[in-house]
This record gives sequence, structure tokens and C-alpha cells, in this order.
Amino acid sequence: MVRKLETHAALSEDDRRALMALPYTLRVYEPSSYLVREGDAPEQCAVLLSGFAYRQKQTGSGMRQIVSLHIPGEPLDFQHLFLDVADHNVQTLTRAEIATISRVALRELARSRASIGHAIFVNTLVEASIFREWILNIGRRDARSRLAHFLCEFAIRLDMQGVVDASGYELPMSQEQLGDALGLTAVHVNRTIKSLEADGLISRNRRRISFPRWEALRELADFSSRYLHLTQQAS
Amino acid sequence: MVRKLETHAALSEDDRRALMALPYTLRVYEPSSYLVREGDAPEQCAVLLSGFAYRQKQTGSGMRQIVSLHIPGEPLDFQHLFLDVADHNVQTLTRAEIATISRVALRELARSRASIGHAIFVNTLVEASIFREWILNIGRRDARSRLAHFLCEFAIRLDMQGVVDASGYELPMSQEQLGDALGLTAVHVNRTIKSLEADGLISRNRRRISFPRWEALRELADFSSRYLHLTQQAS
DNA sequence: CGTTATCTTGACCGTCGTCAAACAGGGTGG
DNA sequence: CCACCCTGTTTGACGACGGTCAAGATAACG
Repeated sequence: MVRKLETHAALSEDDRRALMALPYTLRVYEPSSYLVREGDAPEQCAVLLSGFAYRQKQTGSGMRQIVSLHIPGEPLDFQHLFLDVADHNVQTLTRAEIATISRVALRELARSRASIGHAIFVNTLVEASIFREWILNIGRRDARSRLAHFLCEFAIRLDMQGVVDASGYELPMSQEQLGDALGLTAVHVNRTIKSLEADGLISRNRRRISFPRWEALRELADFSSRYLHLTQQAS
Repeated sequence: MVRKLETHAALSEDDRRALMALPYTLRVYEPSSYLVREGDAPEQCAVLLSGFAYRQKQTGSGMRQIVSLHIPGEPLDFQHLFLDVADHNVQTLTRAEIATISRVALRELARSRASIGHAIFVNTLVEASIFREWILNIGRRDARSRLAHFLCEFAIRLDMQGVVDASGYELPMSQEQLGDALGLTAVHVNRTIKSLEADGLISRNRRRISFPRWEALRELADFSSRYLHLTQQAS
């Protein structure tokens, strides 16, 4: 579980044992629970075992922007591992099973075992790359491409994590939340979804989405998986 | 120069010597020179000694989005230090003096000297935090606030670096580039600038900008410097 | 079943993009 | 010094993408 992501980032040998030996506590969170609040001094480091989560910031006037999504198996707090105060909120999207580790213990481990530190670093860099792609997506693509891009990214990431049956997946979020992730309103997300559906680029019932014309969608989305650094396994 | 940023991120002792001992080459680049191209396998690591630079990505249809700005003293390639292939472009904004270090040498140093590795990591995390704020800024703020926020961030960062005389600064970019950074068009950037100017929130001649009503601007921008993690000096 | 969140749709409006032209400034070369 | 050009700034008219407001439909849930 913990090591799953570690391996995703870079190969470690038997320091998996060291990782597994870390004391952790398991807990189930309800949807929309806060795991980290902006302004907090993070003490724990959470790993998402099942369910989904997201990072979020708000403007002074209360508009919300979701800044990243996290799928089962991903660590949630590397972004704050070495920072003294949280600059954004982390929330569960669905009911989620979460393991928390002591931050100092993990830091110690990252320091003493180079390959673990390396793996964490790579994970952080890939997340940063995704942030950059989101800036491009929100800044420069219209609503249809933007949504399509989001759906493609989610599909690929779920696929890599082995969570998905190729035909499609269940979107774990409301259209309101989708809007918050894309910099759109819920109403316009709805129209955009229906527009993609009308063109046969996606099909769905309820929140389950499938991709009858994957290549066409990918092209509309202007999606290339380079920024996910999927081949960045070893070092 | 190199150590300046290192110190900015976390305190190192006499491994400054190790940093200074790294072999480097100095070179002056013309405006708009590419330092890294998307798809490259980065071999060098650049540090900006003077001048400005930015990161940029493009959509398939050729729209450009500037994803971050860099001011004198900042390292430019930590984002790719441990990744095999570049996911974005790095370009000079102005004429710039740049020192390049061997990537493997720096990686070796980061690995052998914990405090240097730590400093680099913190720097990366702060950059990631800025990416997140940009996502919020582009996704959820209107043109006036968005531009104001950008100007505030730039002012604070220049100030921290000691590059600025408190009264204001010279914006090193065209309105076209400003638009690319904000997810707007050059035309609308122009209107927005004039709108801020008309309200007395900024004043300028040519590209020199000053802030007669800093607090009002900061409020419009909804700007809080928390995300810059300015107090993150030690560890 | 009633209550609530989410989705859906329509009418209307505003911010921002598009297109185009005029204008200013800074080089360069005659 | 002036003609010339190039890049960047400024302005206007117009249109569209996406936001706002509001109501109704649908599904989830106790």
C-alpha cells in the first residue's frame, strides 16, 4: 500500500521493509472530511488506501478551486513534508481509508535511506508537473477541451494504478466539484458534458463514464501523457 | 550566487564550500533563448544570476501559457533534477547571465549532503505551492484581481531577493507575455492595466510600475504571502 | 414518503476574446 | 537627421463563451 506508490516513483530494494515497519494508524474518513487545513502545521503524513481526495484553495470571496485530485494508493502529504505551514486544504472526496504516519519518522527515513528520499522527491516533481499542466489547461483551453483533458488524465491515472476496467470509470465527484477543478461553474460543466455526450465522445449514465471514441476525445483534449512521467519508474 | 538560493530555502553550514566547488560554466543568453525544451533529457542545471526567465507550455493549437516566472538568484532546473524528460520549456525573458552545473554532480551532492538535498527539496515544494496559487488565480479570479495578484507576487518576491527599491519595479515583460502568464489576451491585459491605473491602484510610465495604494491593491488582489513560505528559512 | 443534494434546462447578461487599425518608441541604415 | 521598420501599446466595434439567476426534474437517503 504505502510501498505501492514508492515503487511507482522509483525502485527501492529492501527498504520497503523499513517503510512497512513505520508505525501507522488506520482510519476511515467520511466524504468531505478535512485532512489538512490551510494554516496548519502538519504533523502527520497521510496515504490514501482507498477512496478519493483532493487539494483545494479558496479566494477571499469564497470561490473554491480544486488544485489536484488523488486516487487510491497515492500519498497526500508529501507537499507539506518539509514545509512548516500548510498553504492549502486537503479533503476527502469520497469515504476514504487513510493511513497516517508520523511526519518526523518519514523525514528521518527519507534522510537516512537515499532511495526512499529519491522516490519521494520524484513523486513531488511529478505532482508539480501535473500542476503545470493544470495551469495550461485552465489558462488556455476552452471548456470542452478542458473537461476532455481532465477526463483523459483521470482515465490514464486510474489505469496506471490498475483501478479501472478499461471500458470506463465512475467519476467520484459532483458537477459542482468538477467545476471547481476546472475553473468553471457547475451549470457550464453540465452543458459541456452534454455537449461531449451529444458528439458521442463520451457516454454515461449517472456518474459512470465510458469512452466510445477514445482517440477522438484524446485529440479534442489535446492530451499527451508526457507530463505524467509514466516511464519514470527507475532512476 | 548559487548559495544565495540555497540559503533562501534552508540553512546549510560549510557545504556552501561544496556548492561553490562545483564546476560551472557561465554564459549570457539573449532574450527568449530556450534553456530547456519540452522533450529534452536535461543534462545541465541552470542558475539565474541576472535577468529573468520563465517556464512555458503550449497547447496543440499553439496557445502559450507561462507557468512560472523566475527572478535573479533562482535555480531553474530543480523541477527536472530527477526526471528523465522535460515536460515544459524554460526560456529567458530578458538578457540573462546563467551558470550551468552538471546535473549528475548536483544530484550526487544532494545525495551525499543531507542539508543540501533538503534545501533543494524545500525550494521545489515552494515552487509547487506557487503553482497551486496560480491555478487558483487563473481559475477563480477575474482579470483585475488576477493581474493585481500577479503584480503583488512579483513585488514581494523581488523585495525578498533584495532586487527592488521599494517604490516599484520595472516589469520585464510585454503585455503579450503578461497575458500568457495570466491566461488572458494581450488586448485585455492592456485594458485591465489601464483600469487599475485609472483607479489609482498602480501608476506607471513605460514598463515601470509603482504602487501608490499598495494596501488597496493587495486587497483587490486577495493577496496573502503565505503560499510563498517566506519564513521557511531554517528547518 | 418527505427531504435534500444533484442534475438539467432556459433566459439573459457580462467579461473577455477577436479583428483591425492607429499610434508610440527604438533601432537601423541611408 | 530623416525614412523606415519592427515590436509593442492603445483603442474601438463586435461577438461569443461562459456566468448568473431561477425553476423544474431526478435521484439519493433517512
